[in-house]
Amino acid sequence: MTSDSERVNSLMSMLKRRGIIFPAFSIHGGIAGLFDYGPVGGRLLRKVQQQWREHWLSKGNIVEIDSPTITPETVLQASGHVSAFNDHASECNSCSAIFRSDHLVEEYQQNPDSLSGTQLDTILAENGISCPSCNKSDWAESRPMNLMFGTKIGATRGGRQAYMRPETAQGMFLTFPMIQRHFRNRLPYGAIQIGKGYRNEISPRQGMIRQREFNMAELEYFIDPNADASHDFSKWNEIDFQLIPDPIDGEQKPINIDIGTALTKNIVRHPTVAMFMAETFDFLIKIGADPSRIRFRQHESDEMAHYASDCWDLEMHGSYGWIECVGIAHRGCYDLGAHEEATGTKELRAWRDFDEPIEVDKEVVSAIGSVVGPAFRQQAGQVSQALSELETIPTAFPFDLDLNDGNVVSIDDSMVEVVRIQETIRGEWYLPHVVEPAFGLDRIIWHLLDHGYEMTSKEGEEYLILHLSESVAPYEVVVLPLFEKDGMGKIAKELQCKLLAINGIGVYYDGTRSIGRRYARADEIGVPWAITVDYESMADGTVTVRRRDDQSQIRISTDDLIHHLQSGSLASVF
RNA sequence: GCGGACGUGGUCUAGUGGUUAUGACUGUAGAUUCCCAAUCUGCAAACCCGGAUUCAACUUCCGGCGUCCGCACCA
Repeated sequence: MTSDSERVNSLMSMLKRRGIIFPAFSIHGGIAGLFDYGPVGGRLLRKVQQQWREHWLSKGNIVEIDSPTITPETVLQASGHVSAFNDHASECNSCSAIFRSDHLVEEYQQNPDSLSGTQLDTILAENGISCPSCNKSDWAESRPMNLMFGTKIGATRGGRQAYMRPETAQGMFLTFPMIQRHFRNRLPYGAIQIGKGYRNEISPRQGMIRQREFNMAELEYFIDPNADASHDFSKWNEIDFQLIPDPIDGEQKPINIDIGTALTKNIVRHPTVAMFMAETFDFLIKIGADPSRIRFRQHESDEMAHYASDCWDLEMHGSYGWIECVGIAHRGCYDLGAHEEATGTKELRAWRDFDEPIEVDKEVVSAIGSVVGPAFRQQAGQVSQALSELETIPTAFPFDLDLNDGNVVSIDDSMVEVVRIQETIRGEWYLPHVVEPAFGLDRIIWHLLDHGYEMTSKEGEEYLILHLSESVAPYEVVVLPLFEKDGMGKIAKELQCKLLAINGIGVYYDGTRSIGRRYARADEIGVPWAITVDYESMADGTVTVRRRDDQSQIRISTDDLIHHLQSGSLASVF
């Protein structure tokens, strides 16, 4: 039995040795939290991205966009990231422990997030808050710790403050008007984006799990909160998901339950969230994750971002324990609302028709601009506003009108007229709600590697096999000449070219060293199929096909081989 | 960021104030009709970076960077 840390070390060595993943900039000393995907790993990443993309685009009402990673500060102020990612830290002068300042003062202060550094220091001092670690009360000046990478837009002095995006999601919110036009204003619809996100972690640990620059894939699915959101869950009736619900009272206990029932019992609180949990599960199975090592954990109320009404983490189990790999959050109308408020735009709303049009026939008081204007000058706007908000038509003049700013003005009958309004209101503009599944691709890839990595032995020697699903394996096929002579090498290379012509198939050629060694190399990077050209091939055009997972072999004609690779049915010949 | 351990070919490692710096695996050129890391003969490939001490530093000291563990931070 190998321990988790031995397993991690062995896997990491293999990943470096075989050009899958390695620490970036290593010849310059390396930078923690940054990684390269190598010649083999790059293909793996692309294939996972492509599977993810196709999984969602095949739903029919989801489109893909691509946004800049450099993001102006105002955007991230609106989204809340500037304050959320600008936490202050206080260091204890006595024992050097560091804590988040807002956590320290939260008993004494309502909204510690919004405080400045000096305000936090004052509260710490005035209340004599003591260090949780050593109990002394001797704090150094709090320091901001911004988890976003800052930059400036503009090559010369000045320039506009900007950050590398901490998530791709803002791109979907900001392009919402374009997405809405594309779908002819009919919700629900969604947009996906695959790209890099950046977080300037204080201390990245655990290899690929916490990086400073990482591959994200996010989906924003826009829905009408008033519309029926029910989904058909019958497809998942037979699958029990492992759920760890929010502990209303005390302990969090895992339960196994199918997703439809979980929704009926209100464990999962929204049908669209449930639907995305199930779809996310399907995606991970499709790319080869071990279903028994996937679970969903619901955020506790105090852990949940303030705008989210239900939030589930999908966790995958591996050598680092249970790790969050996907977050599925119901974000309400928080994001669109925040950008609307910051910019005043009206473009972030969707239209919904009422079931029954509302007939309006009423009398209202309306200011006569040519009189009110000269009479009240700069107050005129407020006067008009207050008049239009009157609930009853005044009968006697002059009367006193309360303005919103507290002032009172006198209105006489020359200033107003009573207008009869007759109109039909057919619907309204509203802020769509959004459900967001957010995937950390590097974490998922790590777990595919971890789940698929088999350390076994062959004739007393260690033998490594990477059981990757064919849907993500970096290379589908390797072509091997039994020997590189008597024309076998030439035939094998010709076969490689033929196979490469098949859409979506990656094929490499390996002609060095013994055949067993070449099988071993292919097993180690997870190539599902090894094709060997031997003497018989030269005589009758057949080749042997070896299956990675059980090392069994069959012989078929190259025409059959090509046919099966085209239709993805090679497994059926075994 | 704090404390501890560590840093030698692609990978894993041995070791020393003066060495031609171990060994294994991998890779590679060739031999062997060779289907599961066989064997044989060659070849290539390393002391994290900077400073100090010293006639001489891969080795000692200091600083940096990185890795791992614990705390904290983060998800």
